[in-house]
Amino acid sequence: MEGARFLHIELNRADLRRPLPTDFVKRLRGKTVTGLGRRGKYLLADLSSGEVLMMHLGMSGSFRVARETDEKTPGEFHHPRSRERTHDHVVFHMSSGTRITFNDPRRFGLMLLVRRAELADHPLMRQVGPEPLGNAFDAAMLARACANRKTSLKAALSDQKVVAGLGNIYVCEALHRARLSPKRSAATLARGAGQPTPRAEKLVAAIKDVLHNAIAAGGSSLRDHRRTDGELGDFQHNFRVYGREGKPCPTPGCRGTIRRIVQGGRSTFFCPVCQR
DNA sequence: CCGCGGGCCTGAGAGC
DNA sequence: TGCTCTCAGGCCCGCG
Repeated sequence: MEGARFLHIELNRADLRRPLPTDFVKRLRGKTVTGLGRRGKYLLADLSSGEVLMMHLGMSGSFRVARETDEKTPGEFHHPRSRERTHDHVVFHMSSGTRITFNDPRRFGLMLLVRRAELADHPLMRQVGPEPLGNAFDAAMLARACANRKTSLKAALSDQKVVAGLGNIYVCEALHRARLSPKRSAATLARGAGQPTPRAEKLVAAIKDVLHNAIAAGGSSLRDHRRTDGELGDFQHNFRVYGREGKPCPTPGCRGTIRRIVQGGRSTFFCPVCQR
C-alpha cells in the first residue's frame, strides 16, 4: 500500500461495526498512501489528502494481500475458508498492482476516515492508553493508571485506556507469567500515593516479555490469524494458561491445575495455586 | 464518574 | 443428518 494510489475500491458491505462514511469511496479514490502505522489495535494509513484511514480488525477481521494477476496468495491458499469469498467487505485495488481485501465474517471491524490533525482528538483515539512496548510504559505508569480503580487486574489490563493493545489471550498469559491472580484488585499495583509495588514491576516485565515472544513467534493462530506470508503463527504452542483448562500448571514446581472462570463476560484462564 | 451486563454478528464444534 | 446450544482473539452503550 505504501506509496501506492487507490485506483478502485469495491464496497460489498458498508455496514461494519458502524456504517462506513457515505462518501468513503470518493474520499479514497486517487489518494496516495503516504505511510502506514498503528496505534493500539487501530491500523492507520496516512493519505495524500491529509486524511487518515483508520481500520480495526475486531474479532474476526483480516486483510489479505495479492497481486492483481494472482489467483490466490499463499495466505489465501492456506486459509480455512478459502473456498468462500463471502465476507470480503472491502477490496482496495492499488496503483502498484496490489489487491488488498478486508474480510470480516462477524463485522466487528471498523473503517473510518479522519483528518490527520484531528486524529489525536478523535474519541476512539483519545481513549487509547500507552503502547506496552514503548519506553514510557513502566511500573510507575501502570500503577498510576490502576490506583484507585475498583476493578480486577484482568479487567484493568483488558481496558485499552490503561494499556493499549492487550487482548484476552495476552492478558491471561501476562498475568500467569507475573504470577498474579486475574481476580486481584488492580489497585494493589499501587501504594496509597500511587507509587508502584514490586507487583507492578513484575507485571510490566511480563507484559513486555509475552508480547516480544509472541511477535517473534509470528503471533497466535487460533483460527483466523496468519502471518503476512500466509503461514500460521506459532505462539499458540507457547500458551501457558489460555485454552488449557484442566491441564497442569506449567510453572516449575507448581502442582496447580489451570482453571477457567468468566470475568466481564469473557473467559479467564489462570492457575489458582501460583497466581496470587 | 465508574463498573458491569447485554448486545452486536457469523461460524465452528459439541451434544443429542 | 440436522437441530440446539455454547463459545470465539473486541468494543460500545445504557443502567445502576
